[in-house]
Amino acid sequence: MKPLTIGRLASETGTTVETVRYYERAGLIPAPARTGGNYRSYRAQDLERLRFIRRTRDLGFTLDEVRALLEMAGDRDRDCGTVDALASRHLEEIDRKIADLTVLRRELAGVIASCAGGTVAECRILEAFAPSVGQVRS
Amino acid sequence: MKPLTIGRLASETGTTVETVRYYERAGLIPAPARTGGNYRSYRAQDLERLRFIRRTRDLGFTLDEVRALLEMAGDRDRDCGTVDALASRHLEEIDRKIADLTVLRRELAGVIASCAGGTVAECRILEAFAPSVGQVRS
DNA sequence: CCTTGACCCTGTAGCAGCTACAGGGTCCAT
DNA sequence: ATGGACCCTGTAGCTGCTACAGGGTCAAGG
Repeated sequence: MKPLTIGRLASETGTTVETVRYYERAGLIPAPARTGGNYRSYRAQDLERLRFIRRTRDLGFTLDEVRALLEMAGDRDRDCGTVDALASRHLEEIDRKIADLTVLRRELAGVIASCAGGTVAECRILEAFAPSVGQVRS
Repeated sequence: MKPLTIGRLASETGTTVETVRYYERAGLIPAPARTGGNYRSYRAQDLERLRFIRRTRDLGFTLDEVRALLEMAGDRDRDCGTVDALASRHLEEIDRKIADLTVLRRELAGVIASCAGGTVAECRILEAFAPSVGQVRS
């Protein structure tokens, strides 16, 4: 089993070298062994761990949450309710974001629909942005 | 018409003093006149301008986009098509975000639904996060 | 007149989560 | 031996604020 360079590790997990080093600094992956030439040398479990991180990051978990999930994953006998709770909280967060964006989308679409062309002076869009009447000056 | 202090300007527009100063540094609002005691002194049009900024920020435009909108708003004879275009591009962006979050939401909800409790060792959630089989180690 | 407290000033550093250098060293194939 | 692809550390930048520290100003109350 040949050890992985940081470049291979990165490309196998769809990240970049810089990001891997950043994760190391951020304490998400342990500092790996070094070769004679001071190159980082990774093993299969590092690949696993990084994939786990990528997957959870892609699902929108923050680095703090990822750290927590990693810790939970390491403790095989723990009740998985905490994992469920963290994931569920995150799901609610996503729902909130979707709801917020949906409101915003409707509002913006309304503003845009009111535009009938013409010059800026007659523009309904800018009018909708300026809460009271009159030009936005200087 | 009494001039506004930065504190009043901020509270009237639902921002903070720090944010107003930040907008000045960022070139969104012009540097105002100063009083004898070196206090910033704002006028009615600054209030307008700041409200415009807040409104567009609340609609999710970036500071760069807000800067562009402000510039457009200042040129009364310009065709408002550019405004429409910018707003429409932003709407598409929001739609993309909603779509992305919706995909992600479905995926995460699926992962969570698979959890039947038990210990971490049996946890389907963590299993779903770990792309291949086996513990996420050290 | 003096003090107190609310406000204001500048400048700098911090947050998340990377990304992008600069200025070097290493490794491998030709 | 040389070239190019890779690796190293360290630092600064991005967005859009927010949070100090360490001062100055102003108006009201005693």
